[in-house]
Amino acid sequence: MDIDKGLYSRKQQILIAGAKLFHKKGFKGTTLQAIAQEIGIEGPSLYNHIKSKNEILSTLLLSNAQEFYDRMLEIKSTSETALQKLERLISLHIELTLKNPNAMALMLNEWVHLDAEDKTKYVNLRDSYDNDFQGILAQSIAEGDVADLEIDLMRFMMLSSLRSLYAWCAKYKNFNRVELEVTVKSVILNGILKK
Amino acid sequence: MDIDKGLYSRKQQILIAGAKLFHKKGFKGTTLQAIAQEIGIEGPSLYNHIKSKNEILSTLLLSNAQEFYDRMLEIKSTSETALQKLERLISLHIELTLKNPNAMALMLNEWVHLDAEDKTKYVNLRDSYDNDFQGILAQSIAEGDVADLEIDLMRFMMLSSLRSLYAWCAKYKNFNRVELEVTVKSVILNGILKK
DNA sequence: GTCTATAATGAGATAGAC
DNA sequence: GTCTATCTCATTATAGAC
Repeated sequence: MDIDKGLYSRKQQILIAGAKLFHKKGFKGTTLQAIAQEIGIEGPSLYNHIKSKNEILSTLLLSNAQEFYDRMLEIKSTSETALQKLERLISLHIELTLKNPNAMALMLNEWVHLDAEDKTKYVNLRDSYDNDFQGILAQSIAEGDVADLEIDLMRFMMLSSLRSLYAWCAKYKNFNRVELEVTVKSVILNGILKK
Repeated sequence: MDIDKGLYSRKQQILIAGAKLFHKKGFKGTTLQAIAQEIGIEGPSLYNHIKSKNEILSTLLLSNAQEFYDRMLEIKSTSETALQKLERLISLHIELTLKNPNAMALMLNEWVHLDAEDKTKYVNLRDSYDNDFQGILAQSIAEGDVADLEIDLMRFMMLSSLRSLYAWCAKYKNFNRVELEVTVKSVILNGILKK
C-alpha cells in the first residue's frame, strides 16, 4: 500500500499503481492482485472501478498519447520559427516525462498489448505526432537552420532519446531540471563535439 | 513455419523464432506453442531441445550482451584516440543491430523476465559496457574533442538512440548501410543544426 | 525427435454475502 | 465498495506411445 488514499480517487490510485507495476514487470507480467495489493485492497475489488485489466492500460496510454498530440497541435499553430518549435517540443517531452515517468515507459512497449480498437487509436495518435514532428523538422531544414540529412533518421534519433529520458530521470534523481533541458537541447542541436 | 530447416539446427531455429516472437508480443505474451508453430512442430516437442521457456530468453540476451562486451574490450584496448573509439562504438551498434535486430529489441525490455541468476549476469554485463562507454566518453572530453557537459546524460542519450536503431532499420528496409553510419555519426557528433 | 494426452499452475473475471 | 469463494481458461511442463 504505497499510494495515499486521501489524495486520489480509487480509480486514480489504480491507474497510478498500474503504471508503476506495468513499467516494472510489464503488462502481462503484472497481476490484478498485485495492483490491488499496491493500494491495499483485494484483487476482485478492482472490478468496482474498472471493466478489465486492459482498460487500465488503454486509459494510461490513450490519455498520454492524446496529451502529446494536443500539445503538438498547440505548438504547431504558433507563429514561431520551426527551430523554436523544435525547442518547444524538446521541452514538452521533458515536461511530460517529469509529470508521468511510468506512462512514458509504457508508451514505448506495452501498447502492443492493447486490444485491436485501442491499438488503432493509439498508433494513429503516435503516428500523427511523429508526422507533425517530422513536418516541423522539414520546415526547419527549409528555413536553413537544420542540416539537410536523412530526415526520417534524424526524427527517429531525436525521438528515441527524448522518449527514453524517463529512465535517466529515474536513475539520477537529484538532477536540476533547467540544466537537464539545457543539456538535452545542446546534445540534440549541437551534438557532443566541442565547438 | 517461416524458418528454413536446412540451414539451422533445431536449437537455432527455436532461438530465431523466439527472438522474433518475443520482440513482437513480448516474452510473457509469447506461448511455446507459437514458437513451435513458427518452426513447424508442436509445443511439447520443444522440450527435446530446450530446458524451459526462460532458457530461450536467457540464451538470446546473454550471448548478445556478451558479444557487446567482448567487442567493447577490443575497442578499449586499441591505441586510438577516445573520439576514434567512440566512432568505432557507433559502428559496432550498427553492425550488431543489422546482424540481430530482434535481439536488440529484447535487450531493452525483456531482460526483466530473466530469472534471478541470469538477470544478475545480464545487468552486470550491461553495466560494465555502459561504464566503459562512459569512460571513453570521459577520456574524449579530457582529450579536448568532446564538450564538457553532464556526462551521464550524454552517454545516456547516445546509447538510447543507438539501442533504438533496430526499429528504424525494420521500418526503412531500403536504407544504405554506409549512409546510415555516416548520418548517425553526424547527428550524434555534430547535432542537427546546420554548420 | 515428434507426437497426443494430461497434469499442474496461475490469473482474469464473476457471484453473492456483508 | 470490499470481501471470500469459485469459475474458466490459457499455458508451462511432463508422461509415454511411436
